[in-house]
Amino acid sequence: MGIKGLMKLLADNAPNGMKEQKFESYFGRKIAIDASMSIYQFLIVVGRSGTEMLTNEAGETTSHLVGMFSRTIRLLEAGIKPVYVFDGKPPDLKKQELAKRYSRREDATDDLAKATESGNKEDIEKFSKRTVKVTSQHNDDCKKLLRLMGVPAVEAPSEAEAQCAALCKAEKVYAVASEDMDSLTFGAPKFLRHLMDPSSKKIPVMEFDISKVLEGLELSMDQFIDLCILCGCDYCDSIRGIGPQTALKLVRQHGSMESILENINKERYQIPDDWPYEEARRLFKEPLVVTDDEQTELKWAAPDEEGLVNFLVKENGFNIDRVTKAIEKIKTAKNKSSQGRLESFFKPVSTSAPVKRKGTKCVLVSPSPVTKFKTLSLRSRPGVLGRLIFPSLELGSNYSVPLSRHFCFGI
DNA sequence: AGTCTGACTCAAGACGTT
DNA sequence: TGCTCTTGAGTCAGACT
DNA sequence: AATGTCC
Repeated sequence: MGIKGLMKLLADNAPNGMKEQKFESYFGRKIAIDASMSIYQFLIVVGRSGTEMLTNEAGETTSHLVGMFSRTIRLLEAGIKPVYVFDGKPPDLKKQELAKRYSRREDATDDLAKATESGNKEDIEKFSKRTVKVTSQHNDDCKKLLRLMGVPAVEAPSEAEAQCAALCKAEKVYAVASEDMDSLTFGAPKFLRHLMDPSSKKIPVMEFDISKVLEGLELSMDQFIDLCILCGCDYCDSIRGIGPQTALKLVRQHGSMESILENINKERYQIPDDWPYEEARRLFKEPLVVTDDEQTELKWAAPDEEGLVNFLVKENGFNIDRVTKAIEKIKTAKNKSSQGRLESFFKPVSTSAPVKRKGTKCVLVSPSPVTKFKTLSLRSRPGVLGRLIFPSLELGSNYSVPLSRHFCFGI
């Protein structure tokens, strides 16, 4: 469920923390993506009609493979280097929420059975969507596909969104792409929405910058986390009568959850018994993630052509011509990507300068320092010789060029 | 009158061809 | 041990200020 | 821009 109403709250109260961007402006960028959510969407929408899905000869669903294959190619062709992050075990606090989803799915399964019996086509269509579930088989299939395509995958120990944010904080990726607003609560420095929307929809990519969001809200990160808990998150109930607006007012007024709880009218607002807001806060602030370089080293390798043909064509019934054409796309995309990246060093402004928007703000008078170098990534990584840091003209961001063979920059 | 919550609903891909 | 794992957006009624 | 197909 993410954070209830956070999107609208930010649009109204921190508009400077978000800006529209063109899809093309992410050329050469590494982007972290929550794999489970992508798979779920593919299962719901790709080739599904009623209870029919795309399948291989054995009758196993292949919708997730079709979707992930074409989307990943689309990203690579745009010069984007995706890394998919898979879910681990959900935290205990999320179990109530998951139980709700489980029972909803059971209800939908019953409804679907009834609809099937009476032959109501519309109901079959509606309820079959709600019974969709991502299994470990789907996840394993996609991990295998990505490995064969030469695209990295990361196993999160717990929440994928938290791991995505950690990769971004560690500057292993430029941004996290998701439709889930939790990414911001987990502290992802840069967060993209609508990255995957087709250009035909005319929805621009929306880029959020967490530091500017906090500036706009006039809150610290800790206060922002308390705000999100009050709005309503997956980890604990919200307080009846408090929505986004009141939550923001309360946090601004009192400064912290403790102070709010001391000062609000307990008659008017009933605090649930055993309300685990402290643990929820801890899950957002210090989530279980992997940070060591062994497990988060990201490599984009050449595709395994023979492996792809075996897996997709022989095992899953894909059309061989499509697959071989797709492999060619991957290879040429990688060549373009490695060339274009260097050229783009000298004109990064053209794609990201905020030319649009009421021209009240000028980049040149930005209060924040333009050169914000971070050299943390230099320390003790085996096999890395060094790393050049180039400032870009963009605010607060930089490019980094690894000198190690360990990193394949889009060969 | 206007603000806000909360319960409810829906919708969710990508490509080539016409 | 069993079992698991995605969401926002819009609308509207009704309670509150 | 709508439409059918992908497996």
